Amino acid sequence: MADDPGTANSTRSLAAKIEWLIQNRWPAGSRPPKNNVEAAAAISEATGEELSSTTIWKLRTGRSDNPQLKTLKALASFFGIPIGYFGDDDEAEATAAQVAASSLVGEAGLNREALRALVEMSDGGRQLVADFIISAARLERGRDQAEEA
Amino acid sequence: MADDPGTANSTRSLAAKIEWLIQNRWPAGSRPPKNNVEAAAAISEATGEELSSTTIWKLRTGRSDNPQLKTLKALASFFGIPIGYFGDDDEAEATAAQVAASSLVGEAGLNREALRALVEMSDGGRQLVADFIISAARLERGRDQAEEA
DNA sequence: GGTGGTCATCAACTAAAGTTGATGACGAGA
DNA sequence: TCTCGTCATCAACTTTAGTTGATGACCACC
Repeated sequence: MADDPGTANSTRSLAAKIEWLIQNRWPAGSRPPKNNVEAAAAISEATGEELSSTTIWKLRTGRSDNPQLKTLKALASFFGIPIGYFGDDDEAEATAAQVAASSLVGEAGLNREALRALVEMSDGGRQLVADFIISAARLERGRDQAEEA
Repeated sequence: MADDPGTANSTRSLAAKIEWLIQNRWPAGSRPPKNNVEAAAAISEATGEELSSTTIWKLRTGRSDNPQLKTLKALASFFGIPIGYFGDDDEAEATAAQVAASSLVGEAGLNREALRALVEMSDGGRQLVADFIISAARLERGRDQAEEA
C-alpha cells in the first residue's frame, strides 16, 4: 500500500481514489482487482444501481471525473465508505473538526432522537441547550463533591 | 421550515435536504432565505464554482435530483457540511450529528465547554439533557408553527 | 386601473455523464 | 503461424444535468 489515499491523501485525483478503492478495498474476501466488466457487474448487483463497465473505465482512467450522485452512492455503498471520501482535500481538512466533534458526541452518548432534535433546532435553541448542560454538569459535580466530603 | 427536517428523516428527499440547508444553514450572518438568483450568486462567488439560479431551483423543487460531484462539492463547501450529508439516510444521519456537533462547538468556547461537560456527565444526567433537548425542540417547533399561522 | 420591478417557472439549448456495440491488441493453446 | 477468447479502448448514441433567455404571475407604488 505505497500510496494511501485513505489516510493522508492530499492532491489525489478522483481516478486515483477510485483505483485505490478497487485495488485495496474490494469486498468479497478482499479479492484483488478485477476486470472492468466484472467490477461493474459486481457493483450493479450489490447496490442495485446499474453501472456499465465503460463508466468504471472512464472513472479509473480519468476520462470523466465528475460523476453523478447516484454513481457516487453506488460506489460508496459497494466499497463501504462514506461519500465524503470523494470530496475535496480542502473539505477533508474542514471536516476534521466535525469528525472530532462527532466522536465527542458519540462518547457523550446522546441518543439518536436527541441528536436529531438538536439538528433541527435554531442556534438560539442550541445555546439554551448548551447553558442547560453546563449548569446540569455543575450541579452534578457539586453534588458529587459534597458526597465525597 | 415548512419541511420537517427531523421527523421523516428516513425518506428525506434531496430537495428537502437542500431546502433545509438554505433555510437553516445560510452563512453570512445566518441570514434568512434568499431568492434563487441571490443564492446562486453567493454560492458561485464563495466557492468559485458557477451555479445558475435555475440549477438551484431545480434542486430545491426536485426537478433534478442527481447532481454532479462538482455541484455537490460547491454546495457542501458553501454550507460548511461534509458531502456525506447528501448521501443515503444512514450516512446523512451520521453526518447530521456531525453538523449538530459542529454547531454546538462552533461559535463560543462556551459551547465547547458544554460538550466537555456532557462527556463528564453521568448517564442519568445525559438522559436528562436528552429529554431537555427533545422538549425544547418540540416547543420550538410549536412556536414556529404558531408564528406562521 | 396603470406602470414598473422582481422573481419563480419554463422551454430550448449545450455539455457531458453514462450506455451500447464494435474493434483491435494481446496472450494462450494447437 | 493460425485461431480463439478475453478485455481495454473507443466512437456513436441516449439521457439528463446545467445554462440561457423569455414569460407571466405577483406586488408594490402612484
